[in-house]
Amino acid sequence: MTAPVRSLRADARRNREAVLDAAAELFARRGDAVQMDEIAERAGLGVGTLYRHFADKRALLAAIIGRRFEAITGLARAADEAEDPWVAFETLLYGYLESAEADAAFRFALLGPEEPSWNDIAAEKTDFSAITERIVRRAVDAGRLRADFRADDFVLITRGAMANMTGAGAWRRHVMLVLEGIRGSGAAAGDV
Amino acid sequence: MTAPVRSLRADARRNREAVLDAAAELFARRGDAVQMDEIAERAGLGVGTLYRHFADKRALLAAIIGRRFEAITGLARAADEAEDPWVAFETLLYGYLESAEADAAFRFALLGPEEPSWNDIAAEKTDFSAITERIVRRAVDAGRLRADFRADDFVLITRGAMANMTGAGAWRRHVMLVLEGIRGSGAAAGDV
DNA sequence: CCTGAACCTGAACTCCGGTTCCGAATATGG
DNA sequence: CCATATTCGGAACCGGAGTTCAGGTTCAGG
Repeated sequence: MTAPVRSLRADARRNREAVLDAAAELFARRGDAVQMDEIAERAGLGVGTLYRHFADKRALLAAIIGRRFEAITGLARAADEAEDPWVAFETLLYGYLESAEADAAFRFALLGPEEPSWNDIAAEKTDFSAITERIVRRAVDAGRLRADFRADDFVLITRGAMANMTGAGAWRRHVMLVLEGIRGSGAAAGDV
Repeated sequence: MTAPVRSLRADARRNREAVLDAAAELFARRGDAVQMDEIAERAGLGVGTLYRHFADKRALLAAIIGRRFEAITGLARAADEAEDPWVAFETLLYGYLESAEADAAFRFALLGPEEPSWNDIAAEKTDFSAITERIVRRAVDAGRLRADFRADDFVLITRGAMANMTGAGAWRRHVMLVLEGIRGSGAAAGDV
Protein backbone atom coordinates (compact mmCIF):
# COMPACT_ATOMS: atom_id res chain seq x y z
CA MET A 1 0.00 0.00 0.00
CA THR A 2 0.98 3.59 0.32
CA ALA A 3 0.90 3.62 4.09
CA PRO A 4 3.76 5.77 5.38
CA VAL A 5 5.48 3.76 8.06
CA ARG A 6 7.38 5.07 11.08
CA SER A 7 10.09 7.63 10.95
CA LEU A 8 10.39 9.41 7.64
CA ARG A 9 13.29 11.75 7.45
CA ALA A 10 12.17 15.32 7.97
CA ASP A 11 12.68 16.40 4.37
CA ALA A 12 11.05 13.23 3.13
CA ARG A 13 7.92 13.89 5.12
CA ARG A 14 7.87 17.48 3.93
CA ASN A 15 8.26 16.43 0.31
CA ARG A 16 5.61 13.81 0.63
CA GLU A 17 3.18 16.48 1.73
CA ALA A 18 4.23 18.72 -1.14
CA VAL A 19 3.55 15.93 -3.60
CA LEU A 20 0.19 15.21 -2.10
CA ASP A 21 -0.78 18.88 -2.17
CA ALA A 22 0.34 19.42 -5.75
CA ALA A 23 -1.37 16.25 -6.91
CA ALA A 24 -4.59 17.13 -5.11
CA GLU A 25 -4.68 20.52 -6.73
CA LEU A 26 -3.96 19.31 -10.25
CA PHE A 27 -6.01 16.13 -10.19
CA ALA A 28 -8.93 18.14 -8.87
CA ARG A 29 -8.73 20.52 -11.76
CA ARG A 30 -7.98 18.15 -14.62
CA GLY A 31 -8.49 14.63 -13.38
CA ASP A 32 -6.49 11.74 -14.74
CA ALA A 33 -5.14 13.91 -17.55
CA VAL A 34 -2.39 15.57 -15.53
CA GLN A 35 1.01 14.03 -15.96
CA MET A 36 3.63 13.12 -13.45
CA ASP A 37 6.07 15.76 -14.65
CA GLU A 38 3.53 18.49 -14.00
CA ILE A 39 2.94 17.33 -10.48
CA ALA A 40 6.66 17.16 -9.85
CA GLU A 41 7.20 20.66 -11.17
CA ARG A 42 4.35 22.11 -9.17
CA ALA A 43 5.71 20.46 -6.05
CA GLY A 44 9.15 21.84 -6.83
CA LEU A 45 10.64 18.35 -6.95
CA GLY A 46 12.01 15.87 -9.45
CA VAL A 47 9.83 13.10 -10.86
CA GLY A 48 11.96 10.51 -9.16
CA THR A 49 10.77 11.80 -5.82
CA LEU A 50 7.17 11.08 -6.69
CA TYR A 51 8.14 7.48 -7.33
CA ARG A 52 9.98 7.28 -4.05
CA HIS A 53 6.71 7.96 -2.27
CA PHE A 54 4.19 6.31 -4.54
CA ALA A 55 4.59 3.15 -6.53
CA ASP A 56 3.07 4.62 -9.65
CA LYS A 57 0.58 7.16 -10.90
CA ARG A 58 -2.44 5.14 -9.89
CA ALA A 59 -1.21 4.81 -6.35
CA LEU A 60 -0.88 8.58 -6.13
CA LEU A 61 -4.32 9.06 -7.59
CA ALA A 62 -5.71 6.53 -5.17
CA ALA A 63 -4.18 8.42 -2.25
CA ILE A 64 -5.83 11.64 -3.37
CA ILE A 65 -9.16 9.98 -3.91
CA GLY A 66 -8.92 8.33 -0.54
CA ARG A 67 -8.65 11.76 1.03
CA ARG A 68 -11.78 12.94 -0.70
CA PHE A 69 -13.60 9.87 0.41
CA GLU A 70 -12.77 10.62 4.00
CA ALA A 71 -14.07 14.14 3.59
CA ILE A 72 -17.24 12.88 2.02
CA THR A 73 -17.79 10.40 4.77
CA GLY A 74 -17.52 13.16 7.34
CA LEU A 75 -19.99 15.14 5.35
CA ALA A 76 -22.41 12.24 5.26
CA ARG A 77 -22.07 11.78 8.98
CA ALA A 78 -22.93 15.43 9.50
CA ALA A 79 -25.94 15.19 7.18
CA ASP A 80 -27.24 12.30 9.21
CA GLU A 81 -27.38 14.56 12.26
CA ALA A 82 -30.29 16.54 10.80
CA GLU A 83 -33.54 15.62 12.48
CA ASP A 84 -35.61 16.15 9.33
CA PRO A 85 -35.07 13.10 7.08
CA TRP A 86 -35.56 15.11 3.93
CA VAL A 87 -33.07 17.73 5.00
CA ALA A 88 -30.61 14.96 5.77
CA PHE A 89 -31.13 13.48 2.33
CA GLU A 90 -30.78 16.76 0.50
CA THR A 91 -27.74 17.74 2.51
CA LEU A 92 -26.06 14.48 1.63
CA LEU A 93 -27.03 14.71 -2.02
CA TYR A 94 -25.83 18.25 -2.56
CA GLY A 95 -22.75 17.84 -0.43
CA TYR A 96 -21.74 14.82 -2.43
CA LEU A 97 -22.38 16.49 -5.75
CA GLU A 98 -20.68 19.73 -4.85
CA SER A 99 -17.61 17.76 -3.87
CA ALA A 100 -17.75 15.97 -7.18
CA GLU A 101 -18.12 19.25 -9.00
CA ALA A 102 -15.04 20.62 -7.29
CA ASP A 103 -12.86 17.61 -7.99
CA ALA A 104 -12.42 15.99 -11.36
CA ALA A 105 -10.40 13.15 -9.87
CA PHE A 106 -13.19 12.30 -7.49
CA ARG A 107 -15.61 12.28 -10.38
CA PHE A 108 -13.22 10.12 -12.33
CA ALA A 109 -13.19 7.56 -9.55
CA LEU A 110 -16.93 7.65 -9.13
CA LEU A 111 -17.88 7.47 -12.80
CA GLY A 112 -15.28 5.07 -14.10
CA PRO A 113 -15.39 1.32 -13.61
CA GLU A 114 -14.09 -0.26 -10.44
CA GLU A 115 -10.31 -0.19 -10.41
CA PRO A 116 -8.54 -2.94 -8.49
CA SER A 117 -6.06 -0.32 -7.29
CA TRP A 118 -8.79 1.57 -5.40
CA ASN A 119 -8.72 -1.27 -2.93
CA ASP A 120 -7.17 0.85 -0.21
CA ILE A 121 -10.31 2.92 -0.33
CA ALA A 122 -12.72 0.07 0.11
CA ALA A 123 -13.05 0.56 3.85
CA GLU A 124 -13.84 4.24 3.58
CA LYS A 125 -16.31 3.46 0.87
CA THR A 126 -18.09 0.93 3.03
CA ASP A 127 -18.47 3.49 5.80
CA PHE A 128 -19.95 5.98 3.41
CA SER A 129 -22.35 3.44 1.99
CA ALA A 130 -23.60 2.51 5.41
CA ILE A 131 -24.41 6.10 6.26
CA THR A 132 -26.07 6.66 2.92
CA GLU A 133 -28.17 3.61 3.46
CA ARG A 134 -29.34 4.91 6.83
CA ILE A 135 -30.20 8.33 5.48
CA VAL A 136 -32.12 6.84 2.58
CA ARG A 137 -34.04 4.55 4.88
CA ARG A 138 -35.00 7.44 7.12
CA ALA A 139 -36.34 9.40 4.16
CA VAL A 140 -38.25 6.42 2.86
CA ASP A 141 -39.74 5.62 6.25
CA ALA A 142 -40.87 9.21 6.56
CA GLY A 143 -42.56 8.95 3.19
CA ARG A 144 -40.34 11.61 1.68
CA LEU A 145 -38.85 9.22 -0.86
CA ARG A 146 -40.83 6.69 -2.86
CA ALA A 147 -41.27 3.45 -0.96
CA ASP A 148 -39.06 1.37 -3.21
CA PHE A 149 -36.17 3.81 -3.25
CA ARG A 150 -32.93 1.97 -2.57
CA ALA A 151 -29.46 3.14 -1.65
CA ASP A 152 -28.37 1.96 -5.10
CA ASP A 153 -30.71 4.54 -6.51
CA PHE A 154 -28.68 7.21 -4.79
CA VAL A 155 -25.78 6.06 -6.92
CA LEU A 156 -27.87 6.19 -10.07
CA ILE A 157 -29.04 9.70 -9.35
CA THR A 158 -25.61 11.01 -8.54
CA ARG A 159 -24.00 9.38 -11.55
CA GLY A 160 -26.65 11.03 -13.65
CA ALA A 161 -25.94 14.42 -12.15
CA MET A 162 -22.18 14.03 -12.51
CA ALA A 163 -22.56 13.24 -16.17
CA ASN A 164 -24.03 16.71 -16.49
CA MET A 165 -21.12 18.50 -14.89
CA THR A 166 -19.97 20.14 -18.08
CA GLY A 167 -19.42 23.84 -17.80
CA ALA A 168 -22.34 25.65 -16.27
CA GLY A 169 -24.50 24.44 -13.44
CA ALA A 170 -26.50 22.11 -15.66
CA TRP A 171 -26.30 19.40 -13.05
CA ARG A 172 -28.38 21.46 -10.63
CA ARG A 173 -31.15 21.63 -13.15
CA HIS A 174 -30.86 17.89 -13.62
CA VAL A 175 -31.15 17.25 -9.91
CA MET A 176 -34.04 19.64 -9.67
CA LEU A 177 -35.90 17.74 -12.38
CA VAL A 178 -35.23 14.46 -10.68
CA LEU A 179 -36.35 15.71 -7.30
CA GLU A 180 -39.42 17.54 -8.47
CA GLY A 181 -40.34 15.09 -11.17
CA ILE A 182 -40.63 15.35 -14.87
CA ARG A 183 -44.32 14.85 -15.36
CA GLY A 184 -46.81 17.56 -16.04
CA SER A 185 -49.98 17.84 -14.00
CA GLY A 186 -52.28 18.20 -16.98
CA ALA A 187 -52.92 14.54 -17.69
CA ALA A 188 -53.03 11.04 -16.31
CA ALA A 189 -49.93 10.49 -14.24
CA GLY A 190 -50.24 6.75 -13.95
CA ASP A 191 -49.28 5.64 -17.43
CA VAL A 192 -45.68 4.79 -18.11
CA MET B 1 -13.98 15.73 -45.23
CA THR B 2 -14.43 12.06 -45.74
CA ALA B 3 -16.86 12.40 -48.62
CA PRO B 4 -16.06 9.71 -51.19
CA VAL B 5 -15.92 11.41 -54.55
CA ARG B 6 -16.71 9.91 -57.95
CA SER B 7 -15.15 6.79 -59.36
CA LEU B 8 -13.32 4.77 -56.78
CA ARG B 9 -11.64 1.77 -58.18
CA ALA B 10 -13.73 -1.32 -57.55
CA ASP B 11 -11.41 -2.83 -54.98
CA ALA B 12 -11.02 0.51 -53.28
CA ARG B 13 -14.74 0.88 -52.81
CA ARG B 14 -14.98 -2.66 -51.51
CA ASN B 15 -12.18 -2.11 -49.03
CA ARG B 16 -13.64 1.15 -47.88
CA GLU B 17 -16.81 -0.69 -46.96
CA ALA B 18 -14.83 -3.37 -45.17
CA VAL B 19 -13.08 -0.72 -43.12
CA LEU B 20 -16.32 0.97 -42.24
CA ASP B 21 -17.92 -2.30 -41.23
CA ALA B 22 -15.00 -3.42 -39.11
CA ALA B 23 -14.72 -0.03 -37.45
CA ALA B 24 -18.43 0.14 -36.74
CA GLU B 25 -18.37 -3.25 -35.10
CA LEU B 26 -15.33 -2.58 -32.95
CA PHE B 27 -16.06 1.02 -32.03
CA ALA B 28 -19.55 -0.02 -31.03
CA ARG B 29 -18.21 -2.61 -28.67
CA ARG B 30 -15.25 -0.79 -27.16
CA GLY B 31 -15.49 2.84 -28.17
CA ASP B 32 -12.44 4.97 -28.65
CA ALA B 33 -10.24 2.30 -27.07
CA VAL B 34 -9.91 0.14 -30.18
CA GLN B 35 -6.75 0.68 -32.12
CA MET B 36 -6.14 1.08 -35.80
CA ASP B 37 -4.27 -2.21 -36.12
CA GLU B 38 -7.24 -4.10 -34.78
CA ILE B 39 -9.59 -2.52 -37.26
CA ALA B 40 -7.20 -3.29 -40.09
CA GLU B 41 -6.87 -6.90 -39.04
CA ARG B 42 -10.60 -7.37 -38.67
CA ALA B 43 -11.13 -5.87 -42.11
CA GLY B 44 -8.45 -8.16 -43.51
CA LEU B 45 -6.38 -5.22 -44.69
CA GLY B 46 -3.17 -3.41 -43.85
CA VAL B 47 -3.17 -0.30 -41.70
CA GLY B 48 -1.99 1.75 -44.64
CA THR B 49 -5.29 1.12 -46.33
CA LEU B 50 -7.21 2.68 -43.47
CA TYR B 51 -5.18 5.83 -43.92
CA ARG B 52 -5.81 5.85 -47.64
CA HIS B 53 -9.52 6.19 -46.93
CA PHE B 54 -9.52 8.25 -43.77
CA ALA B 55 -7.15 11.01 -42.78
CA ASP B 56 -6.72 9.73 -39.25
CA LYS B 57 -8.43 7.85 -36.49
CA ARG B 58 -10.77 10.67 -35.59
CA ALA B 59 -11.99 10.96 -39.15
CA LEU B 60 -12.84 7.28 -39.14
CA LEU B 61 -14.61 7.59 -35.80
CA ALA B 62 -16.49 10.61 -37.07
CA ALA B 63 -17.67 8.64 -40.10
CA ILE B 64 -19.02 5.89 -37.88
CA ILE B 65 -20.70 8.31 -35.54
CA GLY B 66 -22.22 10.13 -38.48
CA ARG B 67 -23.89 6.90 -39.52
CA ARG B 68 -25.41 6.43 -36.09
CA PHE B 69 -26.65 9.97 -36.12
CA GLU B 70 -28.49 9.36 -39.35
CA ALA B 71 -30.09 6.29 -37.88
CA ILE B 72 -31.12 8.19 -34.79
CA THR B 73 -32.60 10.98 -36.82
CA GLY B 74 -34.73 8.50 -38.72
CA LEU B 75 -35.80 7.06 -35.44
CA ALA B 76 -36.79 10.47 -34.13
CA ARG B 77 -38.74 11.15 -37.28
CA ALA B 78 -40.64 7.91 -36.79
CA ALA B 79 -41.34 8.72 -33.16
CA ASP B 80 -42.82 12.02 -34.18
CA GLU B 81 -45.43 10.15 -36.25
CA ALA B 82 -47.16 8.88 -33.12
CA GLU B 83 -50.37 10.78 -32.47
CA ASP B 84 -50.05 10.51 -28.70
CA PRO B 85 -47.47 13.10 -27.58
CA TRP B 86 -46.39 11.01 -24.64
CA VAL B 87 -45.91 7.94 -26.77
CA ALA B 88 -43.84 10.03 -29.16
CA PHE B 89 -41.69 11.27 -26.30
CA GLU B 90 -41.17 7.87 -24.80
CA THR B 91 -40.41 6.31 -28.16
CA LEU B 92 -37.80 8.93 -28.84
CA LEU B 93 -36.29 8.62 -25.39
CA TYR B 94 -35.99 4.86 -25.36
CA GLY B 95 -34.94 4.64 -28.99
CA TYR B 96 -32.16 7.10 -28.35
CA LEU B 97 -31.02 5.37 -25.21
CA GLU B 98 -31.14 1.89 -26.68
CA SER B 99 -28.98 3.07 -29.53
CA ALA B 100 -26.56 4.52 -27.05
CA GLU B 101 -26.55 1.31 -25.09
CA ALA B 102 -25.69 -0.66 -28.20
CA ASP B 103 -22.87 1.60 -29.33
CA ALA B 104 -20.01 2.74 -27.14
CA ALA B 105 -18.72 5.06 -29.83
CA PHE B 106 -22.03 6.83 -30.03
CA ARG B 107 -22.01 7.22 -26.28
CA PHE B 108 -18.48 8.50 -26.45
CA ALA B 109 -19.53 11.20 -28.89
CA LEU B 110 -22.57 12.13 -26.86
CA LEU B 111 -20.94 12.22 -23.45
CA GLY B 112 -17.59 13.74 -24.29
CA PRO B 113 -17.01 17.41 -25.00
CA GLU B 114 -17.63 18.87 -28.43
CA GLU B 115 -14.87 17.81 -30.80
CA PRO B 116 -14.04 20.14 -33.67
CA SER B 117 -13.65 17.09 -35.89
CA TRP B 118 -17.31 16.16 -35.48
CA ASN B 119 -18.09 19.08 -37.71
CA ASP B 120 -19.22 16.87 -40.56
CA ILE B 121 -21.97 15.73 -38.28
CA ALA B 122 -23.27 19.15 -37.39
CA ALA B 123 -25.98 19.11 -40.04
CA GLU B 124 -27.35 15.77 -38.97
CA LYS B 125 -27.27 16.91 -35.39
CA THR B 126 -29.27 20.00 -36.19
CA ASP B 127 -31.95 17.90 -37.84
CA PHE B 128 -32.18 15.68 -34.84
CA SER B 129 -32.40 18.62 -32.47
CA ALA B 130 -35.23 20.16 -34.43
CA ILE B 131 -37.27 17.00 -34.25
CA THR B 132 -36.57 16.57 -30.58
CA GLU B 133 -37.67 20.09 -29.95
CA ARG B 134 -40.94 19.46 -31.72
CA ILE B 135 -41.63 16.28 -29.82
CA VAL B 136 -40.87 17.93 -26.51
CA ARG B 137 -43.12 20.86 -27.31
CA ARG B 138 -45.98 18.53 -28.19
CA ALA B 139 -45.63 16.72 -24.88
CA VAL B 140 -45.45 19.96 -22.95
CA ASP B 141 -48.46 21.42 -24.74
CA ALA B 142 -50.42 18.30 -23.93
CA GLY B 143 -49.49 18.69 -20.28
CA ARG B 144 -47.62 15.41 -20.24
CA LEU B 145 -44.32 17.08 -19.43
CA ARG B 146 -43.87 19.84 -16.87
CA ALA B 147 -44.54 23.24 -18.38
CA ASP B 148 -40.97 24.47 -18.21
CA PHE B 149 -39.45 21.35 -19.75
CA ARG B 150 -37.00 22.35 -22.47
CA ALA B 151 -35.31 20.42 -25.24
CA ASP B 152 -32.06 20.94 -23.33
CA ASP B 153 -33.57 18.93 -20.54
CA PHE B 154 -33.83 16.00 -22.89
CA VAL B 155 -30.08 16.17 -23.16
CA LEU B 156 -29.71 16.28 -19.39
CA ILE B 157 -31.92 13.28 -18.92
CA THR B 158 -30.23 11.21 -21.56
CA ARG B 159 -26.75 12.08 -20.37
CA GLY B 160 -27.82 10.99 -16.94
CA ALA B 161 -29.10 7.70 -18.23
CA MET B 162 -26.02 7.06 -20.33
CA ALA B 163 -23.81 7.57 -17.30
CA ASN B 164 -25.60 4.58 -15.83
CA MET B 165 -24.91 2.27 -18.74
CA THR B 166 -22.48 0.09 -16.84
CA GLY B 167 -23.21 -3.57 -17.04
CA ALA B 168 -26.78 -4.42 -16.22
CA GLY B 169 -29.84 -2.43 -17.18
CA ALA B 170 -29.33 0.11 -14.44
CA TRP B 171 -30.10 2.90 -16.83
CA ARG B 172 -33.67 1.67 -17.23
CA ARG B 173 -34.20 2.01 -13.52
CA HIS B 174 -32.73 5.50 -13.69
CA VAL B 175 -35.09 6.53 -16.46
CA MET B 176 -37.99 5.01 -14.61
CA LEU B 177 -37.18 7.06 -11.53
CA VAL B 178 -36.89 10.20 -13.58
CA LEU B 179 -40.15 9.60 -15.38
CA GLU B 180 -42.17 8.53 -12.40
CA GLY B 181 -40.53 10.87 -9.94
CA ILE B 182 -38.52 10.35 -6.86
CA ARG B 183 -40.81 11.72 -4.23
CA GLY B 184 -42.92 9.73 -1.88
CA SER B 185 -46.59 10.47 -1.43
CA GLY B 186 -46.54 10.47 2.35
CA ALA B 187 -45.58 14.08 2.93
CA ALA B 188 -45.64 17.62 1.62
CA ALA B 189 -44.56 17.56 -1.99
CA GLY B 190 -43.96 21.26 -2.31
CA ASP B 191 -40.75 21.69 -0.40
CA VAL B 192 -37.51 21.50 -2.26
C1' DC C 1 32.27 17.54 12.52
C1' DC C 2 32.00 13.09 10.08
C1' DT C 3 30.02 9.29 8.09
C1' DG C 4 26.66 6.32 6.35
C1' DA C 5 22.08 5.82 5.18
C1' DA C 6 18.20 7.96 3.29
C1' DC C 7 16.82 10.86 -0.07
C1' DC C 8 16.63 13.62 -4.43
C1' DT C 9 17.40 14.65 -9.32
C1' DG C 10 16.37 14.52 -14.14
C1' DA C 11 18.18 12.64 -18.26
C1' DA C 12 17.47 8.45 -20.36
C1' DC C 13 14.71 4.48 -21.19
C1' DT C 14 10.56 1.83 -22.36
C1' DC C 15 6.31 0.96 -23.98
C1' DC C 16 2.43 1.98 -26.66
C1' DG C 17 -0.28 3.33 -30.37
C1' DG C 18 -1.00 6.52 -34.24
C1' DT C 19 1.03 7.61 -38.65
C1' DT C 20 4.10 7.35 -42.73
C1' DC C 21 6.11 5.55 -46.88
C1' DC C 22 7.67 3.02 -50.68
C1' DG C 23 8.09 -1.28 -53.09
C1' DA C 24 4.74 -4.76 -54.53
C1' DA C 25 0.25 -5.88 -56.30
C1' DT C 26 -3.79 -4.92 -58.97
C1' DA C 27 -7.43 -2.80 -61.62
C1' DT C 28 -8.74 -0.45 -65.90
C1' DG C 29 -8.66 1.71 -70.47
C1' DG C 30 -6.78 1.30 -74.90
C1' DC D 1 -2.63 -8.29 -73.39
C1' DC D 2 0.11 -3.91 -71.92
C1' DA D 3 1.03 0.22 -69.75
C1' DT D 4 0.16 2.98 -66.12
C1' DA D 5 -2.25 5.10 -62.50
C1' DT D 6 -4.26 3.49 -58.24
C1' DT D 7 -4.28 1.00 -54.37
C1' DC D 8 -2.38 -2.05 -50.87
C1' DG D 9 0.77 -4.01 -47.16
C1' DG D 10 3.08 -3.73 -43.09
C1' DA D 11 7.62 -2.78 -41.23
C1' DA D 12 9.58 1.27 -39.66
C1' DC D 13 9.06 5.66 -37.66
C1' DC D 14 7.78 9.02 -34.16
C1' DG D 15 6.07 11.53 -30.26
C1' DG D 16 4.10 11.28 -25.82
C1' DA D 17 3.79 9.82 -21.13
C1' DG D 18 5.00 6.69 -17.36
C1' DT D 19 8.97 4.77 -15.11
C1' DT D 20 13.87 3.83 -13.87
C1' DC D 21 18.55 4.52 -12.25
C1' DA D 22 23.30 6.17 -11.61
C1' DG D 23 25.11 9.52 -9.45
C1' DG D 24 25.00 13.78 -6.34
C1' DT D 25 22.95 15.78 -1.99
C1' DT D 26 21.10 16.14 2.61
C1' DC D 27 19.82 14.57 7.05
C1' DA D 28 20.75 12.49 11.65
C1' DG D 29 23.23 10.15 15.10
C1' DG D 30 27.70 9.35 17.19
